[in-house]
Amino acid sequence: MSSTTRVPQEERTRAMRLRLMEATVELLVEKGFSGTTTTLVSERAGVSRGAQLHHFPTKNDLVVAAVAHLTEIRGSDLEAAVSRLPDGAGRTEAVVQMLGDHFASPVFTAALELWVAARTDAALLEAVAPLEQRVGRETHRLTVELLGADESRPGVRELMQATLDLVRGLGLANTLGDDARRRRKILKEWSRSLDAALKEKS
Amino acid sequence: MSSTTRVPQEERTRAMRLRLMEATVELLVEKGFSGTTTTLVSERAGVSRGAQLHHFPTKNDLVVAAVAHLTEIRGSDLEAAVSRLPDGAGRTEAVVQMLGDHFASPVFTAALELWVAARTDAALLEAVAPLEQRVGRETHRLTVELLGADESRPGVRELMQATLDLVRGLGLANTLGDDARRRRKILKEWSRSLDAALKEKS
DNA sequence: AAACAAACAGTCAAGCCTGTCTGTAAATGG
DNA sequence: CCATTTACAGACAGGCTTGACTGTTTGTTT
Repeated sequence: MSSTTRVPQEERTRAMRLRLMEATVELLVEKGFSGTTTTLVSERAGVSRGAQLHHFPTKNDLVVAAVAHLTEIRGSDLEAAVSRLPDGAGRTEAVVQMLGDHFASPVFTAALELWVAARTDAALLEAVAPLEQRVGRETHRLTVELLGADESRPGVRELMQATLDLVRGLGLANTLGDDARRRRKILKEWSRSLDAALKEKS
Repeated sequence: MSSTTRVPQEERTRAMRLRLMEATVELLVEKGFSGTTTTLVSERAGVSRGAQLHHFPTKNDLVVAAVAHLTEIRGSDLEAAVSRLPDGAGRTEAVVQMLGDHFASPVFTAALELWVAARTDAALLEAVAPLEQRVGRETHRLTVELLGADESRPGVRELMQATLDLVRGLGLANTLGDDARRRRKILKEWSRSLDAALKEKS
């Protein structure tokens, strides 16, 4: 039946699904959402069209699964970066720069493609919105924690949001040829203002 | 020949091109870039496909023209908003909020669709990039002017860029269901920090 | 070992999009 | 008023994408 345990098949299934999702993410970054055709995905993944359709009946299924996969990558990426964060004086800037780097990664680019596509695709939006909301909240929580900010003080929450919206904006600019140096300098200056504002409010 | 003066034809041409470009912008907002098909544009504009192809041989021609048209709208939009700006105490916040509103308008949404599409479309990028660069510089210049900031002081330039990248980020969030209240509060708080930082540096 | 289910392979048709092409109407210039 | 150019109309073909469909292999269960 289907309720009993199975092993090797599940393994194969997982591997195949993973390959398909990774190929999807790659293509999202390289060719954009509409350029990510199911045919290209199966070719890139080295999977027959039949197998692909077996695991992901429609393109939306595939893309949504890829998004979910993406959010996992995002999570572990961030965790890894967090562990390398220094304490003390330069803490704020280190945190902000880390966020900046994160939102300048291919992961963000792929997610951006999805957001923009989802804006005008109801079915996709339905799948992406809750996911992205969760990730957004989690990122916010993490930022507050890393900065040791006290959101019960008025204005602090808005500064956290501003920081995240800023890195989002920088991430967007980054997809269109902006360089890392510019980002660094902007975030450095931002960190100073943020530090000053937080200190004043504490 | 063609160097002599003509009137009614030129007028008709201008009107037809305008209708096509406006329909294109509308569809960009409603259906996204790939959803903006040439067929839909001609239908929306009430123009035959033949006429459309006569004025804009390819989809890229059409879209690029629409972008150019868009930047003009952006320009006059901003000018109009600037004239309504107050002086004195709340100046900084008024300027920042104005920028925030501007980057939350449909105009930004349409431009976003183009940026994202251009990222993976070399031909489009070639046409869009210089245009957007110009507009970006102009917006930067305007912001500096409106805020009366002195960019010769270290860090001030970065604060200006940060402000613009922040509103870009907020604009992006806005396309995915973010509300205006959140934006207002965030920008209000940032205005304070910005004011403090600018004062400190003067 | 046999029956059954899942995984995989590849072809096919339907639909859509883009740009070309041929043809018609209107307007300008001599 | 006629010739030429520009504006406009609509059919058409080529290419591509998606998802359905049929058939084959591999694994699982009894």
